[in-house]
Amino acid sequence: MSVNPNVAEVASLLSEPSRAMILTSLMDGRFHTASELAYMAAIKPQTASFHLSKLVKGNLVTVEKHGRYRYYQLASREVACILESFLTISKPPEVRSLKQSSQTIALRNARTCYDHLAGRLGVALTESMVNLGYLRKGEKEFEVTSNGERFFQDFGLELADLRKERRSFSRVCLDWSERHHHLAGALGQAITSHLFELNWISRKPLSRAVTITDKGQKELKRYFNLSI
Amino acid sequence: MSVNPNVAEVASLLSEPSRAMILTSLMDGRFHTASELAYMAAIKPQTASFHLSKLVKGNLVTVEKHGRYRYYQLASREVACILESFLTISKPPEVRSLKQSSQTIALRNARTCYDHLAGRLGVALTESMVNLGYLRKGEKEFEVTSNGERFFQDFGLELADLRKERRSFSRVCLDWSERHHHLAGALGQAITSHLFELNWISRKPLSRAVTITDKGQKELKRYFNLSI
DNA sequence: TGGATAGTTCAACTATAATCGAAATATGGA
DNA sequence: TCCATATTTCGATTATAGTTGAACTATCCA
Repeated sequence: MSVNPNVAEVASLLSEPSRAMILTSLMDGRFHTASELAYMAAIKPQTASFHLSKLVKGNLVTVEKHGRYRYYQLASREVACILESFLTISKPPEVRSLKQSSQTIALRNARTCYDHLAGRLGVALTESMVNLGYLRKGEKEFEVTSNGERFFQDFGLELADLRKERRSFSRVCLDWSERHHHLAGALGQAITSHLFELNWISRKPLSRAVTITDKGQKELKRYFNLSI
Repeated sequence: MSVNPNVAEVASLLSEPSRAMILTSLMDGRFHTASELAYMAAIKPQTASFHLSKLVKGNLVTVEKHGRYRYYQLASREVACILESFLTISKPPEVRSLKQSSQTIALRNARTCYDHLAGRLGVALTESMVNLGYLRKGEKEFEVTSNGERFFQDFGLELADLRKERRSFSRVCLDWSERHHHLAGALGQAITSHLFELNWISRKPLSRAVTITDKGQKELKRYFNLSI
């Protein structure tokens, strides 16, 4: 047989190290300019431009032109999802430099996975919410308990609005570094952006790594009984 | 940043057309010998051997040696799952020959997706079960109704045993050709293998395409109100 | 208007990886 | 023991794809 939708074509877009780096850089769910991405992938702008046009043609990435900048972004949540699923079957890379290893540690500690929290922080926060009886873990979704309903309300989240969104409400997402599950979906996203708003966590520049602020240390302990 | 588990390495295994063909051939969930796979990918045995050893090293495929044959198989259900998710974001391939187009039609009509039914038949059968009130469609899982419990019991399936399996019981799987959902998981697998046992469907040689037998035509109409 | 910055296109070079013939190895059966 | 079959290893060839310098376009700002 030779019938085969072009897996190879899509895969070859991910198979080139520079492109893979660009894509994983975009996993933070934010826009990035061409030069930013070139810098992150450690390649010249021409090369990045070459790769980015391939990624756009292949529908993995979208562009928006604003003035002289081009803002690149992952084309869809599906693409992010496939990338994350790739990470779960990939082995961790060999460490080549001290800088790289400290970056790896930062990523393992806490990072955004497209639009929600992952890494040790993501997993620990999810576990806390389960232990405190706010969430119950299911096969593919977390269930919000009645205690949870009250808690999230007090915490400042409008669950009813979140449930209206077309995407999954409280997806279970597999974490490549922790090999555990964490909370994704509309609820995962809402909690994460709320933590940014409250300034309990903040982004590291040029990375999807996240750090916990001093305020965050205190408040996460108080609200989620969490000490990292 | 340059922290990145090797997405590229795994992806490059899928990015080569011959290897992609080998992998999609293995999507039927069965064992295949090296020469069979060489034939299916339309390459010489040496070349297939070269690719297969790469796939084994990359943990996408496993081998078992029996006498002078080597039996190759997808390494895990996860790998099959990732391949299928690739198909959903890939565009269908251009048709290059009459033979290929008739094979494409056969695949679109009915095929196995690792261990359960997909294609028009898979989608239609799933829809029938929903329409007859045996299943209710959820976000990530189908739910078996009380009518469904009775029906599957009568049909010869022991649901209690299926639920004990570690994997998902009734997963929703996205169909690349129909762009619809069909039933996967332990229940999807059990129904499919039961249909093979009953000889309502049979496999086409050297392909994951499936045909409905004459008996199957009649019985699928009777049991599932299905006419294809 | 002109200089600085963001990004792309082009052409040439280079490196890598798929392919296949030839030969080697392993197994089964007569 | 000898031959056929299944598969792998080796070496040479070929094709393709990433990289970069140089030149070009577009936009911003003074």
